[in-house]
Amino acid sequence: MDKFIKVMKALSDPNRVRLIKILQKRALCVCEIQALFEMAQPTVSKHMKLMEQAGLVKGNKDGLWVNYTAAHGSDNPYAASILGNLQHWLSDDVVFKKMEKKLPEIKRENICKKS
Amino acid sequence: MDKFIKVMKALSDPNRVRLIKILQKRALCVCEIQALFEMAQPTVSKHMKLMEQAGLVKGNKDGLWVNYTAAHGSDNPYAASILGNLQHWLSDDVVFKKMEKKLPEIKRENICKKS
DNA sequence: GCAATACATTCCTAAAAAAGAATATAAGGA
DNA sequence: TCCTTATATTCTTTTTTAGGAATGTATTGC
Repeated sequence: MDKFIKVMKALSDPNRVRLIKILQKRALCVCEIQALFEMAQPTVSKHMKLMEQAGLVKGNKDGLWVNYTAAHGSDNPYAASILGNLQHWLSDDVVFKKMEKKLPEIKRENICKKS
Repeated sequence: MDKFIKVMKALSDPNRVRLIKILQKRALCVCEIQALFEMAQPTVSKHMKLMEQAGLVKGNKDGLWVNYTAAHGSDNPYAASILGNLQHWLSDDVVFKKMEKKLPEIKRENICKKS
């Protein structure tokens, strides 16, 4: 039950849902997410932690950066199922589509100093 | 997006999840739910309202009673999908199994005065 | 070792959610 | 009509969640 509830809580916020759908398209580091979603850095980090604990995303450390990607759900079957559905669900959400459009402009080199 | 979020929020509480699974077995009125879950009556009513608005349950008025049942999800596709999964998901949850066991004892005649 | 940088954590404040007592509503029976 | 009963709603308090400033940690380059 706990694993299921974790997934539901993680998906109770529109920004987190959109973030997952973006990460299903392309991996992003924290500062790229910060730029795309216009959120403070600690806010992003906390969202990521919550979603990682729910098995929805996975962070891969690469030097100073942490690249987050949508998880494949091997450690949480409920996350796995919903992640599959989210590949097609909500793709017509207006805010998501705007972000999707903006995504090509989001480049680490233009955001971080050390790149 | 709003419909999706409503479903996720409704399913962010273990008792509500268990309640849906119970209602997939058998329809219950508010006072029966109150007895099974040992919650105050207004608490039950509010849970039901929240879930009904998410398209997860449906209340059918019958005189003084309102019989709640799991919805078929025609007005919320996300609810429909998760309701399908919940038919087999979480069936081994200990608390749910206890309630399932207690379910035959839950009879309106033993709870309500006007029956 | 030291400075710079990307990210995480802590701490505090504001907003949202949850629970129940009290009250309101609606339906049935005398 | 009036009383009883099942459910809904309001109101208040407590708990949880969300956001960001400040701070801590870890890695890279000098």
